[in-house]
Amino acid sequence: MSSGTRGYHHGDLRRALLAAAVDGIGEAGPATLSLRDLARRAGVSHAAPAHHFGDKAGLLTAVAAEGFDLLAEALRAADGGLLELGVAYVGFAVEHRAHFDVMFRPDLHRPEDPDLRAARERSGAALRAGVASLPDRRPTADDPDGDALAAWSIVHGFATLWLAGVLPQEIGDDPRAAARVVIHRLFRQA
Amino acid sequence: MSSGTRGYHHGDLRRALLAAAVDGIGEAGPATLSLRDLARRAGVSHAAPAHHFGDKAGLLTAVAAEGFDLLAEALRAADGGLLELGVAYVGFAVEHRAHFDVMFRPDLHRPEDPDLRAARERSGAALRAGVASLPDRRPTADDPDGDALAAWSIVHGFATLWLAGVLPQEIGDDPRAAARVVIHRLFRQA
DNA sequence: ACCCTAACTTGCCATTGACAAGATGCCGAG
DNA sequence: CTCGGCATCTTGTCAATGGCAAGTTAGGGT
Repeated sequence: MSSGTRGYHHGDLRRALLAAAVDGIGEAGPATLSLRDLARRAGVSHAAPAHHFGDKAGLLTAVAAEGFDLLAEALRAADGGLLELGVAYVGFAVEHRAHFDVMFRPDLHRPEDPDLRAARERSGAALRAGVASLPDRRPTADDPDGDALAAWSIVHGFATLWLAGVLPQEIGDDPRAAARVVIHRLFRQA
Repeated sequence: MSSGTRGYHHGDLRRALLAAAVDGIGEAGPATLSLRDLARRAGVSHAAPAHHFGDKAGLLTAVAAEGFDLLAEALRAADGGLLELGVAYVGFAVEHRAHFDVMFRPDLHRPEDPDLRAARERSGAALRAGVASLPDRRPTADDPDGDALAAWSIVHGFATLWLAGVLPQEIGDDPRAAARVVIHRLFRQA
C-alpha cells in the first residue's frame, strides 16, 4: 500500500490524519480543529479517526508527542553553545507552530500518556545536555539545573510571546535574530 | 467603560457571565468552555450570553481584557525592583490562571479588539515602567527595551512552563519562590 | 483455503454555537 | 400619567460536532 487513499483500507491513515491535524491547527489554531474535517481531508468516514486516536485528546496527544520528538531533534542539531541552542528552540516554535501550540497545553491532550511522557523527556534531556556542555558554565552546586531552567524559561517565554503576537513591531520579523539578542542578556556576564 | 452594566432581569448578567467563565476555564480549560453551560450557571437562557458578548470569541476577549487589567494592577502593586516585579508576574499567572490561559491565545479571542488592545497596552506600560525604574539598570543604548523584553520573556516562560506542568517536581510547590531563583539568574552579573 | 482481527463504515444521539423572531420590563418623552 | 422605544432576555430552530454502537471489508497468519 503506497500513499493511495483508495480502497477500504487507507494504508497510512494515522500518518495522514496527523499531517492533516498539523495543517488544520496551523490554519486556525487547535480550538476549532474538527475530527470530522480531518476525516474529510483524508477522504475517510467521520468515525475513522476515532479508531486510531480514540478521541480528540488522543489525536492531540499524538501531535504533542511528535512535536517533542521534533524539538529534541532540533535541539540536538543545534551547534554553537547555549545561545544557538536557545535560538534553535525559538526557531522550532515558529516553524512548527502547530505542534508547539499543542505541546504545552495539558488541557488539550493527555499529559500522562506514556508515549508523550517519553517524548517530552527526550526533548528535556536534549535541552539539559546542551546546557551541560557549556564550557563557561557557572559553578552553582546548590542548584545544578538552575541554568537549564532559566534558559528554558527565557526561550520558551520569548517564543510564546512571539507567537502570541504581543511583541512590539519594532522587534522586526526575524524571530531567530530577535531571540539571539534577548538570550544574550541571560549570560552577558561571561 | 465598555458599557453600562446595570441589569434589568438578572441584575448584572455581564459580570455574572464573566465570573462563570473564569470559573469554568479554571476547572477544565478554555477548550471545553460552553456558552450554554455559562448561561445555565447564571440561571438565564442559552442565548443570553450572545447578547452581551456576541459570540464565544467575544466572551473570551472580555476575559482577556479583564486579565490584562488585573495584571497591570498586580505589576503596579509590586514593590522590590525587577525581581519582585517578575515574581508578581508569575504570581498573577498562577493565581489568575483562567485569565492567563486566555490572554496570550489570539486564536481564542479577538486580538484587535480596542478594549483588549488598551488593556494590553496598560499592562505593557506597567511592565516597562517597573523595568525603567531599576536603579542598577545597565546602559544599553542600542536597545533600550531589551531589558524589559528579556525580563518579560523569562517570567512569561517560567509561568507558562509552570502552568503547563512540565517542570520537574523537585522545583517544589511555591511558584513565587521558584521564580525568584530563576529570575535571579537574569541579572546575577550585578 | 479459511478465519479472524484490525481497519473502516453507516447510523445515531446529545450537545453546542449561532441566528431569527418574539416577549419583557425599565426609561424617558409628552 | 400614559405610552412608545429599546435594551434585555426568551423560545425556537438549524447545521455541525464528538463520541458511541453495530455492521462491513480486507488482508495476513496458520
